[in-house]
Amino acid sequence: MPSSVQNKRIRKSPAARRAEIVAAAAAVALTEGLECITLRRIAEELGVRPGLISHYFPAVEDLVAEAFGDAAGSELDALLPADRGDATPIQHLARFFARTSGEAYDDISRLWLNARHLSRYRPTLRDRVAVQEAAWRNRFEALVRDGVELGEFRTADPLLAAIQILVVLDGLGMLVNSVDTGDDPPAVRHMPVTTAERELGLPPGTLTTAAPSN
Amino acid sequence: MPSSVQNKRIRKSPAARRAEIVAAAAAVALTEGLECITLRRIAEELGVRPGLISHYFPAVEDLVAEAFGDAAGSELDALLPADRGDATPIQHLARFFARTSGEAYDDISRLWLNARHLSRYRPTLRDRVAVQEAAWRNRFEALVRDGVELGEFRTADPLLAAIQILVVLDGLGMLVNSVDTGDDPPAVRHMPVTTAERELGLPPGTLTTAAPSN
DNA sequence: TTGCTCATTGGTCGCACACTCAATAGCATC
DNA sequence: GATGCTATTGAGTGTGCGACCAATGAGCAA
Repeated sequence: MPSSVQNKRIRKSPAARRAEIVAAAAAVALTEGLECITLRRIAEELGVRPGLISHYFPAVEDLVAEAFGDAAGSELDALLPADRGDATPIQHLARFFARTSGEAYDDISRLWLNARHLSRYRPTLRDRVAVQEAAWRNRFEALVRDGVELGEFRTADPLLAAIQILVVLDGLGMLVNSVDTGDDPPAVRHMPVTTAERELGLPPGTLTTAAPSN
Repeated sequence: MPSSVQNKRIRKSPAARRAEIVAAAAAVALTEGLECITLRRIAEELGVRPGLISHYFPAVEDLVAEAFGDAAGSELDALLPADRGDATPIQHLARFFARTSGEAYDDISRLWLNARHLSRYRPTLRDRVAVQEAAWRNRFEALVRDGVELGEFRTADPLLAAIQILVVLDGLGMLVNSVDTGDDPPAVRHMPVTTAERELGLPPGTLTTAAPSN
């Protein structure tokens, strides 16, 4: 009787195998943390030998950076689609905050917290964090700019407004591993929304009541 | 000729040795990070054998938590002295922001970032972080409360205002390990001050121009 | 001076990690 | 069906970690 683990070799194209490895590493990064991305851990995840991971990523640090970039990039696309359909900027922003306020976003908060700390020791990851940070800020800025042009938002500096909102979001994200998660008063949990409404010249409540259709 | 390392035993009282160990660990935590607190590293720092550290801290995790508590507690005392002399709350707050805005505060930002991430895996540290977080919030709240009673500040909820300011400070602290540290626009770097002036009903500029005497 | 206590040492164990490389075998191609 | 390329394995190296413990000796008390 064959055991559940693969003892037969499965040979894949380098591109496919590499993508598979990055995907597995990204999943581990999201659920367990970037420091859990080890040769053994990822190899076990895919049913291959650790040496194979080394073959595709001679330095583990590169895989860690790649995994972070993959996870953060995917989340950004889900959060702020590059191609916004016909929904208004206000609706998109409301959707953004609905998602970032939910418990499902905790994994993303943990990932950013994780990556920002680990950047201290890993230059490759640090660079990748900078890339993703710029991507998030620019995507957010584009949304704000559209809103301004449509007359929905009012701000002199869309990028500055975007950064300020994201900084507040990061500040809350710092608390994600605390023992008393969720114990903070509602006013604290709503800080990102409050900040957005203030910086974008929106009446209070605009971003929490306007539920988008999609 | 005696080498520079101690080969002669020096026997100290448990209390003194323990304090020495915690101090060394706190120093390492501030300069290199909490994950650099290892038996070997701290022992070398003190010129003793690793076994001795184990003797005082059978589980390294306890030393890590203790080191964080020591470092964060000391910094809080320096930042917001429990016993404020005759300086006004505004002066103390201005001093607080002057210090937290300086580059010297980066190590503290790194420490909090480090601790908040590591809390994910280390329950003992998580508890200690919660204790320090409460201490920082309460100390800040006390300052705000005093300011309100003296008519300098205006807020309905001193603790809420304190938390909001600290959250923004944390948000900026997240960026401490970024490649482009300091590249952000002034308006971003001044977010904590701006937040404080807004939440405490102060005219803009109050906290950056009022230089305290001490 | 003697004896005792316990702070301190020195050595060891097991584990997990990244990284290396010659040998092997899947699979496309002819 | 044979051949060649290379993806994949298996086995190994060296490092650093926490934890453990019997032996030692510093310094105090009698």
